[in-house]
Amino acid sequence: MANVFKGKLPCGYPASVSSKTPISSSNEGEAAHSLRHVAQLAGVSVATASRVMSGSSHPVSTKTRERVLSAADRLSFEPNRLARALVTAKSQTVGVIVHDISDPYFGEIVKGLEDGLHSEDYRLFVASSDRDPVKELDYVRAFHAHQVDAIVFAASSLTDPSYAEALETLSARFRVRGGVIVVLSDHLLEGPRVRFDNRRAVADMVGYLVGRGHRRVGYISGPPELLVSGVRLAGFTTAVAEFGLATGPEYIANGGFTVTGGGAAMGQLLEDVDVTAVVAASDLMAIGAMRQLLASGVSVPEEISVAGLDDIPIAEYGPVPLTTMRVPTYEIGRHGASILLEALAGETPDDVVLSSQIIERESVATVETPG
Amino acid sequence: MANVFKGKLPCGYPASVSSKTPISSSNEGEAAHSLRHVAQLAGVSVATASRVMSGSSHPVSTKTRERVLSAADRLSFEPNRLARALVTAKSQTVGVIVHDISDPYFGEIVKGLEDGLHSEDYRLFVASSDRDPVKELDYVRAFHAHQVDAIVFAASSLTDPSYAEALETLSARFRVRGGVIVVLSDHLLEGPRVRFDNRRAVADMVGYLVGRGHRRVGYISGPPELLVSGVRLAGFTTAVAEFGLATGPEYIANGGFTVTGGGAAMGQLLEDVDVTAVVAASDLMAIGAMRQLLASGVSVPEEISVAGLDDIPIAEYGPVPLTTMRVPTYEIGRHGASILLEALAGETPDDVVLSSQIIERESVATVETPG
DNA sequence: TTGTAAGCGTTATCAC
DNA sequence: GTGATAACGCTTACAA
Repeated sequence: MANVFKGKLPCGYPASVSSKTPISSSNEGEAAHSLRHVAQLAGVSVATASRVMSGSSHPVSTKTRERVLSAADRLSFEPNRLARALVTAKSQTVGVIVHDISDPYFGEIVKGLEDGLHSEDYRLFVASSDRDPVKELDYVRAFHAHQVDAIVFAASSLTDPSYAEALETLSARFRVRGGVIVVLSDHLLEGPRVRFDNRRAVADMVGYLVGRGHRRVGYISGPPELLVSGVRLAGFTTAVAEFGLATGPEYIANGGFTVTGGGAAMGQLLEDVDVTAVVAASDLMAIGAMRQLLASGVSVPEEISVAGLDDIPIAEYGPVPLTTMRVPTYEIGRHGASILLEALAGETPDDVVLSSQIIERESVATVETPG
Repeated sequence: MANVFKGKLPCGYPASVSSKTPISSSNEGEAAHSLRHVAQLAGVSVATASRVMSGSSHPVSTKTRERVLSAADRLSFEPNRLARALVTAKSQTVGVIVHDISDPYFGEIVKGLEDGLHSEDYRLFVASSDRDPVKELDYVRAFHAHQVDAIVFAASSLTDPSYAEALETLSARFRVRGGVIVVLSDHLLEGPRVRFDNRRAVADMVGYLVGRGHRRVGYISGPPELLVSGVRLAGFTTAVAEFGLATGPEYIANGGFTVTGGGAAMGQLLEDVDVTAVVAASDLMAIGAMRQLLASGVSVPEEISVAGLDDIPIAEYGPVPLTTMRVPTYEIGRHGASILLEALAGETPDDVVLSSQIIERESVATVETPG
């Protein structure tokens, strides 16, 4: 009924010759193979080949299935996921945003994510924002453009106000396109979330120190541009108030989440206040503080106790094995993968709440003569 | 001349009504926008819109360009990179294979890669193989399927023979599709490469020890299933021969590239031989060795010196600040990005050769009374 | 300088 | 159970 036309049709096809049939006779093992090659070799239609290759539920006879499979095998055919994604609107990719992928804290979260996602055939883009609002927004846009099925915020959000607004806009747009957002950090964004109570972790650590007789404890805080820094600091100040400890701004110094920053902050505390213990908002800073103390000739923990937060691998091997609060980074990533998968499946996963745990090592001593 | 047909055309279009014109009148800010929406809003064809959005060199009048740009802006249009990739055969993505992304050694390489690639608008997939041949091959296949423009092998290849063969096949296939392979490790695969001479690094470290008077030095090796372990070990054995040091299989113990493995290996060396120094094939193992030594009551470096390899961040902060050979991981990644970009541009980049450097800290002593 | 439409490699909707 | 073919959103000849 159709092919009554001669010559060129309005849509540009020559009438009786399928332009889909390539001229090349034998192109085995020479270039990239598409479904069409597989179909040809198997002597079936592209549709049928697609059905077997994509694991469609559409019925295909066993015989045909085998022919297609063997053809695909002969050509070592690998379906083009981009093409598939274009029509299914599912790319099987996830983007994760961290502050710095060389930081084991994030490395472990990403590892957890990867372990949970690999078997479900999802691939992971990683992006280090370097805490730069512009860069982070850039990455979010790029992920969107690459049609990731989900974006994971493993990095705490930044406190920059214009960033907040822009991120809200971008994420709303991403969600409109069906994108899922998972949050694994202290963040302004909503979404399926793995919660770790940073506030309480610090407060508990202070409580632990109080239990060991400390009444004058200093705090080395993270960089103010990170939301998590504020949360952890709040844990400290509320605990100080609650326990009625010595207080005042001079008990707090900014260590910027680095070893050297921690050392400098410790030096400052040494000058300003007379403490028996210090809690650092991160292990890295705690190690810096210990080094500073040791270098200044004050013994740890005999004269001053030092407590950290995170329990990174280094913690155990520092100058003095560090007593710290474990943040279950790998588990955060792993559970993140689970709720991500659930959300992608259209479910509404419950938030996961992970608890912390004090790892007692040798950097905290009991004060014999309190006060 | 075309629209003389009535009714359904062979290609399925109703004759006079462009099926490309959607019914919906106002779909602002509601769903994902495509180029078509932008073109419509700007009152131009999709082709023209594409030209301005993709930065094509095809001429477009300033006026039109502005109209398109403002339309895109109004719709906050973000081009679909998947669709673009499908036609251009360039996905602007790169896949990197590491052993474990939570290991800072690889984290830093990935960071270097990312820093070099981000500005060129390439996104990074990361994959941790866990040194599992099956998993690694799986990832390579997946990267291929996702049409990455390049695959970076940051992880040393495995010594498993069937893996070698399979990887050769897969990589050949990937290259046929125009894929670029970059090698940043000791690897069986060829390709643009950043070289770091692991063999020589170890040999130099032994030379350094000899210069400090050591004549009996032990070696803690990496896991035999990694190519790099063999390369580093070769550096040790040739140096031992060259300098005429005490030798024998009992001077070598396998530490598996872990802290605990390093400790166990040290324990074994302690039983089997009488050495004045030990070089470990990685800092992690060196730290384990130091801990084992200290726990056994032997002082470092007074009784036994310990030297590492890598200079990971921990190295400086261990029980005794570790003397080690720096492997410039970040630079490896950074240079990797450069040659990757060159290769992608169709050039044939020269291999980059990076040299090592001894970082003298406190874990190596001079032997006063050489053996 | 602009527009038309073919085509990238899939899946999905129909018809048979 | 199988096959045509429209469609996904884009780029790119080719025409005008």
